[in-house]
Amino acid sequence: MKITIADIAGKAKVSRMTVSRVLNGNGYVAEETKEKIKKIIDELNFQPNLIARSLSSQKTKTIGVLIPKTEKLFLDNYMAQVLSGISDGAQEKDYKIMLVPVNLDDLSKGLYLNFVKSRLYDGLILLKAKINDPCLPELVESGFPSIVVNYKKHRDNFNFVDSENIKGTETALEYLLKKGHKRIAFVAGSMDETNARDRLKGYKNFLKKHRLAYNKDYVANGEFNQEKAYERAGKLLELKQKPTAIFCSDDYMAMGVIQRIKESGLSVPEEIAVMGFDNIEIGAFYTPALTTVKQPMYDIGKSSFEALLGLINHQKESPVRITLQTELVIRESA
Amino acid sequence: MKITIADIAGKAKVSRMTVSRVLNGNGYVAEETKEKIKKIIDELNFQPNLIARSLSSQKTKTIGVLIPKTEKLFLDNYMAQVLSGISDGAQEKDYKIMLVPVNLDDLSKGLYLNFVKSRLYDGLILLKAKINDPCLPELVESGFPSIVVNYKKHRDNFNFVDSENIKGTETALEYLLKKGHKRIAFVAGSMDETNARDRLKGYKNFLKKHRLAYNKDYVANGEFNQEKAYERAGKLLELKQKPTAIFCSDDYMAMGVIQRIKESGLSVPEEIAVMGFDNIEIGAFYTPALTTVKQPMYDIGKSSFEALLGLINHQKESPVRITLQTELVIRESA
DNA sequence: TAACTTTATGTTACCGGTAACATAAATGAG
DNA sequence: CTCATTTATGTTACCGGTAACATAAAGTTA
Repeated sequence: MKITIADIAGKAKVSRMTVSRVLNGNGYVAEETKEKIKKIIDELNFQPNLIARSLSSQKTKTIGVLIPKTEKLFLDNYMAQVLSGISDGAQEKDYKIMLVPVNLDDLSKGLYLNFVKSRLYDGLILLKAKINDPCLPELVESGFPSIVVNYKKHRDNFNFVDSENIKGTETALEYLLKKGHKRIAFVAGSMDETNARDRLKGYKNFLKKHRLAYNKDYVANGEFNQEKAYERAGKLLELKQKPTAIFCSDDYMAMGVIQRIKESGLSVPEEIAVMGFDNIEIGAFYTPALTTVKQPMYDIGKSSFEALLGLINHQKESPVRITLQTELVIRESA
Repeated sequence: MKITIADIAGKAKVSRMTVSRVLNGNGYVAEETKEKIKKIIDELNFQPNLIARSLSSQKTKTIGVLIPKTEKLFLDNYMAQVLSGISDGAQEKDYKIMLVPVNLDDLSKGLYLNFVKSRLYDGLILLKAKINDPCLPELVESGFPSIVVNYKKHRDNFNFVDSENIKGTETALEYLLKKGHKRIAFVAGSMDETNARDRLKGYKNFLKKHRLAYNKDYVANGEFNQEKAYERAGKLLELKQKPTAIFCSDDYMAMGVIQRIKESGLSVPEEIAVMGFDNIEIGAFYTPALTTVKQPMYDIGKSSFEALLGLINHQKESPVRITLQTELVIRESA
């Protein structure tokens, strides 16, 4: 029932090695022999055992994608798009991807190295890594091919793919300024992610550049979380001097903020303009349609895979540092 | 650098087999020996090579999830929720999942069997399978553990997990009827998926049961696609006798339909009520919030994994046929 | 105390490929 | 024609585990 390379070799009266060469298309094989072997392979519907191949060749043609295990795993459109990019990139190069949910609560040291030692993966892509992730430095030091997505750290030899968070935020805020907004509030993301910090930095840069005062009441700390943003918006609306625009560190937050504003009877964008970041899919369908900063999430995913492949094949060297451009998407909410 | 079971065995002065027993927690090992070995494993940070283990044990502890390769891969909330369920189920039982995008255009016979022969997976879960998928029957015949999600076929030995599409649709339509709607249009999904057919069947059952006439103008054929539904809605609105309610075969379609109605200047639900199916996440945030039939997508995913595991462990027998309940979710759109 | 069962450990072979090296025939260069 | 090179194929060992069977000591039962 189970057909192996030995069966093919037997029928073709050659050694297993010759069959292996035909399968992999390398080494010398006479045209005639090759045809004969191929024909037998077809007849018997032979398919090589990839586990055996991996053990022998020490390559699995599989990459692991580490994802923090939260409830929203795939439900987060950012994640979904990045994953789509990774998946497409992988498929083009005949790589398989394995999703590895990681419980952030037990990031015991050595966890990522254990994934390396399992030998299941030729490389790792890390999504939503935290700034102080204790497992990250040792992974990087080990030299195992890895890419951190949406992460920026120029110290250390971190390989990352990120987008222009700072510049993107600045551009967005300047758009608001041009529309006449001077009282712009900022709803921040989780400060344990570099992109949240960078967006906040963009806000601060913007204020400085345009000589606007930093008003701490206008900065809502938060998480990348719609409900939290909804609450934060409530506080902003209680201020005597309400902001005329609210910039949110991601689109989900923008949706939460808009909902809160609507519920308080104010209109968006007439009374308060709202912007987000990411350009998630539903932003276009939301009411009002979100004005936002588009982050090329799909491309981020695809570039990540390609960079990783470069590292795996030794065509690229650490540190790989890729930054993709953002783009202003103007719709209704601001 | 690379530590193997032999290194551990050497240090502990036992055979490799004894170490293997400790690792797997089976067979007899003296407590004292076990402690000694565990200590050495910890000291050396040993992690077994799972590829080697798989080859030897003929089990990979990995399942393949076959997903039609469309642009919306992860962006579809239905998919996202089902995958979350599968992923959680798998993680609980220490199984890994591999996403296998399948190009529907080259479903050459034998494709799924090739996945089986690759020996990478202990079982397969198929998402969004088409009714006439040529690879499905041979997979089922092979006896390889597999589950088809949201698929219902009582002939053949298909193992499936589905929800009550017919009954769910009937219940939804009866709700509309109770609200006074008699002219109810139906926007159908793709007829090459069993659940789309079942929902249409639910519509027909409903009409028959309540002695309402089947009006073919009120049935829009379609696909599970927001844009297509938008177009279909346009046609329904052109009818002299407009429907007072539109039931859509999924929530994305409902969103498309609502958008079209809004654009024509009519209001939802006052002038036309709209219902969807699935209960995707954004339905609650949409304006108007969607009234819909909740399909337990997460649970469908989780049950699928659990059923598959049952087949893998020979605790369950084919055919596995699981049908989960739906639930009416009443919000604003109807 | 013999016979049986349980506990503890080891031996051997195998899972199904490929890397690395070996061999030999065919081809080409000088 | 000889020697080097290219082409074609084979041999051996190994990747790193586990299954299945073997062995022997310790505990138990009659």
